[in-house]
Amino acid sequence: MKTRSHPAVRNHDETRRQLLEAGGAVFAEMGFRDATVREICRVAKANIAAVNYHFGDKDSLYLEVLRYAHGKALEKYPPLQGLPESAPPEKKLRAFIHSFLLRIFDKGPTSWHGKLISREMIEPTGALDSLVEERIRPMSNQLWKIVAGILDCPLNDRRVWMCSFSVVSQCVFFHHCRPVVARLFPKQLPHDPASIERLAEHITTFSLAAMKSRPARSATKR
Amino acid sequence: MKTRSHPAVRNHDETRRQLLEAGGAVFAEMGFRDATVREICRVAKANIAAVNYHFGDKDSLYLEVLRYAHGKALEKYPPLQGLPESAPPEKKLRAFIHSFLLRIFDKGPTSWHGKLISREMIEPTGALDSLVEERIRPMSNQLWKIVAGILDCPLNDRRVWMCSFSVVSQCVFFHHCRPVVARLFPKQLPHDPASIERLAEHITTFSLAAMKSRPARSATKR
DNA sequence: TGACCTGTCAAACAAATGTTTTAATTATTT
DNA sequence: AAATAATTAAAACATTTGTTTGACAGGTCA
Repeated sequence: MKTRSHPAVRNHDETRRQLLEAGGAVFAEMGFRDATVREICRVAKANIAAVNYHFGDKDSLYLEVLRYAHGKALEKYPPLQGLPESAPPEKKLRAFIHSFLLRIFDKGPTSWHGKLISREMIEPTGALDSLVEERIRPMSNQLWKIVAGILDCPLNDRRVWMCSFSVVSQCVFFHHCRPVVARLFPKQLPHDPASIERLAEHITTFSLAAMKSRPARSATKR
Repeated sequence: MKTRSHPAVRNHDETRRQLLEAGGAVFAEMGFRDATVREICRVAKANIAAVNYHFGDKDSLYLEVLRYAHGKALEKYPPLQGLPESAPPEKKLRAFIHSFLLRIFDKGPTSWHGKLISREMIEPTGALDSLVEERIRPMSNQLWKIVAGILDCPLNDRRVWMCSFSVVSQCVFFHHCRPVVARLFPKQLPHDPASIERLAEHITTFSLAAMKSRPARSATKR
């Protein structure tokens, strides 16, 4: 089996990649503490010592998994996907909300990306800092512009911040409260594209109605 | 035997209470898995065997801590803030939202109530099942009635579920996203009663405006 | 008082788990 | 082809941690 490039290196990278995939799945499902390297290696079909050999220790593997997941999610859902600059802000808002939900409810190999970030919220590691600056702040700015366009007021108006938060909070709700919602109303959890779109439609109309009512300007600016 | 308020029994209850308090603090700070029985007993100034003696095992202690915390928080901030049953639903909604936020942002000995529940969302333990049924579902039903009153439609209308979720999602947002919000907009995090009340006012008016606009009835009922 | 219950304590136990070690296998180079 | 480096594999190691055990102290009640 003479491979033209570097078989040893190829195996090295392949095992590494499988450990990243398995780590993502197991960390997302079990949490950092409950995820065992034995389980990760079992899923990755690798030896128990593989994690330490390739990543040093469990913590380093976790950091690498976060970067890996972040990269894959960005690749699948680029931040500016399907948002034409010339579109009216109402349409942009609908697209923003819908794509947000699609990311959250995404099935498949990138589905653990959201769960990993959720865990970072509760127990922030150093990775959250760069994650906020690189991924979350750009999206936040994007939403601010849309909301300011709908409210027809300057970006630094307090209502922009307030209403943006109201929109985002509805989007991330199922992100964080899925276990509770699943127990309270099992049938209400969106599961297919149609129900996700219905949910996006509700959040959009709910938020648009609230913003169109032009709430009184708060006393203090930000 | 006939245990009234004799020293032995008093010690029993006292140790038990201290274990609950210590458990709340340690579980909230470290999470269920990372919190060790040894640490809890150290904080409670009790012996290592105390947890097993008084609660059976670590899981049972955790469940009791959750009940204890939620009970204390509800006792301190009742959902309707003493509003009479006859009050208009708009006033009830405002009280519901405000007390919800007060519970979340509460400082002091009951402050870990919020963190505990946040962790349950991300990393559900067996305790979540009973917590949902005993504590959360009643509050959910309460909100449903309020929302149904505002929408002026039957309880099983799909819009009741949808709008209730929109309200709750705004309330729990800072619960879960605090680390991100703290990095994105450090100055926007509510910190005193005045800013909490302003936030409650925004959520209330935002949601009322959305609901008063009477969104079109969805095709399917629940 | 003396049997008896209850709660506390220190020590030990047993299981899980991250990590290391050492040998075997595979690939690359000379 | 032989030597060397790289990767994998199996077992052992060391630590943590929930739990149990058995002794002991304090109080109760016959």
